[in-house]
Amino acid sequence: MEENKHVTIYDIAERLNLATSTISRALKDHHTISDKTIKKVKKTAEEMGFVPNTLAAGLRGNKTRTIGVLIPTVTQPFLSSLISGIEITAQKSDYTVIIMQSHDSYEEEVNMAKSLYSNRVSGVICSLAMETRDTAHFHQFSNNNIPLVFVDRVPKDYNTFRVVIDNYSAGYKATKHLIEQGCIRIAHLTAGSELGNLYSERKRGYIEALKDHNIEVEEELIINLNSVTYEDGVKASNALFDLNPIPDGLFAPGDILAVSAVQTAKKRGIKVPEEFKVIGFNNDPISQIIDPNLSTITHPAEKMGKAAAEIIIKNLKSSKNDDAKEITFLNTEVLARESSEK
Amino acid sequence: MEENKHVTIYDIAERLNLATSTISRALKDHHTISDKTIKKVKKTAEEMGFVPNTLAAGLRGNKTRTIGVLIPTVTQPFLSSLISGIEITAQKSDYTVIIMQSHDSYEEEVNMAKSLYSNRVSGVICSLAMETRDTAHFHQFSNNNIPLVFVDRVPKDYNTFRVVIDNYSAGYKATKHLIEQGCIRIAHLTAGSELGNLYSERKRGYIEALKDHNIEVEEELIINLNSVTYEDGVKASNALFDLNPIPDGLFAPGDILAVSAVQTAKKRGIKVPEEFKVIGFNNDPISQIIDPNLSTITHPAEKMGKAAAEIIIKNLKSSKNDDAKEITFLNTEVLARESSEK
DNA sequence: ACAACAATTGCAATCGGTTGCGTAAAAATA
DNA sequence: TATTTTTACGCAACCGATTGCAATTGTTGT
Repeated sequence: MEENKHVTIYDIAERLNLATSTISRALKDHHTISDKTIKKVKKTAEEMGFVPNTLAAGLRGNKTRTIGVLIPTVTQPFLSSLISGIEITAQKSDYTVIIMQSHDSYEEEVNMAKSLYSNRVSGVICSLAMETRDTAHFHQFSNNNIPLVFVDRVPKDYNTFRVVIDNYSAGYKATKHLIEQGCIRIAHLTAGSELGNLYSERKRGYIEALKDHNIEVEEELIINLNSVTYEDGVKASNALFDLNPIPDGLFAPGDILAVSAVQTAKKRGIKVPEEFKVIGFNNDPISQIIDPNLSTITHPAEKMGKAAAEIIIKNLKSSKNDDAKEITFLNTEVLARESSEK
Repeated sequence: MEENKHVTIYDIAERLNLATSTISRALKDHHTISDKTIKKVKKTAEEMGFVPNTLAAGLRGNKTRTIGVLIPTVTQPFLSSLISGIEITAQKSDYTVIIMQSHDSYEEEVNMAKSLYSNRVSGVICSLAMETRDTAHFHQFSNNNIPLVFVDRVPKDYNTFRVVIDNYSAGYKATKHLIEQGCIRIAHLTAGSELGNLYSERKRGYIEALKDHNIEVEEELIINLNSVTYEDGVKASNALFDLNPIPDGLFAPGDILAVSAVQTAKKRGIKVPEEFKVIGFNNDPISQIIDPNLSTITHPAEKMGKAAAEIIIKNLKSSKNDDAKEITFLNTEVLARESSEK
């Protein structure tokens, strides 16, 4: 059994009769090292199969060129696209991305945050867990000048970078779209989470849109969900369809919910969009699979990821600690498809 | 601006008038340290906000309790479920998971592998990129006694652990199911990739099933795809529906392909399942969204992830270098739904 | 030929835990 | 009381790359 010990710069130094400092500098094209030596060192490193030990470099320099990503789960289309965007940008600047999932649990989020800090990540991008009520576990980053960017589900009162969409106006747009398609009794599903209150923002947009069009806000058409799942969506939809008369439209703040409504409607013989128009949120893949295709609100996941990563990297470069932590708003659009056709 | 420097064991040692070695041991409940001291150290560490520096520990001990996961992308449902499984198991044993995406590119896979090695991960779980033709970039793990587990898309000739399903028998089962549902002219989509030849295995199962049931294998019913995408699926489906007569069944080795076939069929007025039965593969979420619901083959993603992580952890514990690298086969099942009903 | 300066390379400390070995103090045994 | 054993803790080297500063060699000017 061949047991190649890791090759270090000491091994290279010994082989070439040079100091480790010279090896280290040569590998980074330091200007004080002659071209001849640089070439020789790189060639030998290659031959010997040298791979730098990130741990040693990180320990010494106290910077790891690693971006920690802390999100509820990777299994949601929005979040996996977010990761994709982060990775694309990170890779361009030679940063490594490490991903941790909180599974929407506060406790896990706290643990993972500690773990990221323990790994001395250079920056952190986070979308809060549903359960999260306080943000004390992020102070360790802020206090140590580690750039922190919240994305999508962001705390309201934390002075750091944020990359979001305008959930209020998105909710407004979605509702307005249904109104323009002829709906006059529009239902809405919503969910509670104190910190990253994006659902309440969407709801606020929904209500404003109704008011602006002189449509009465009916409390019985607004259903509060425990969780944004297919099952809860079905339950809520059935409650809506038990009403007499049923609503003629639905703004669901997530495509899964919208899909559950469409399928429940079909099951009960309610025609979408003729009798019941639906608009979802996120533009998940399923929105184009379901029949009828789902109208929805675009959610620029990849762009948000890229923006977040860029903020981190820019901040790391110009390490000036300017306390202007801007909020980046990205655009959303109504994607009108079959489920809301006149 | 509060600039809390990282708290180290030296800081704790100084405060308590103890040696760093004592602090280090106390924090790990070493038996040579008195309970009194342990309690005191832990309390002070907590108070001072001490978080261990993983880099330092990893550098010294040459082990990081980190599992590297190298997969094509996190955006595929199968792979994100795989990650989920890995994480659940890893977390139980207090391992950290770091995820890297190859985006099905050979070059990126090589780079990411190097990066994982550079980060001195304790073990590696990998599903090969489509492009990958050789596996030399994994030698660095094998040669240094870092446990390596391939999952799903695995190389055939590499002596290491593998966690897979029996693609041959899955293909056989899928095809047999269609035959039992009355199909006699079953089409098949397939794709090439030399190393992780799971499509060719599924195709082999398809062919064997046909033969066993005395059905002629017609080359024109087998379409070779460049990529397993919705677009290519549509193209292939159209080619099949241009045939006269059209096939009466399709075994698609992926749910996206199956969905594209179903939707293309609907567009052309071909009734599913009456005129054309379909079975997919993977049991992706979309398989339950599409109408008619898709029959499919289960692919135990989460279980595979758990199994892979367990192998890594077990191997790390009993660091005995037994060269018996077993292959773990997990079960698949036919999930009969509407798209293949009689 | 010699000072002045530039171009290269080496020395050694450093980052923060970990661990083998040594030692002092306390407890047990003779 | 003297001696062995146990308990509890300290000393210092170590992991591998980085970097300020010193030292060496080479080049240019006069």
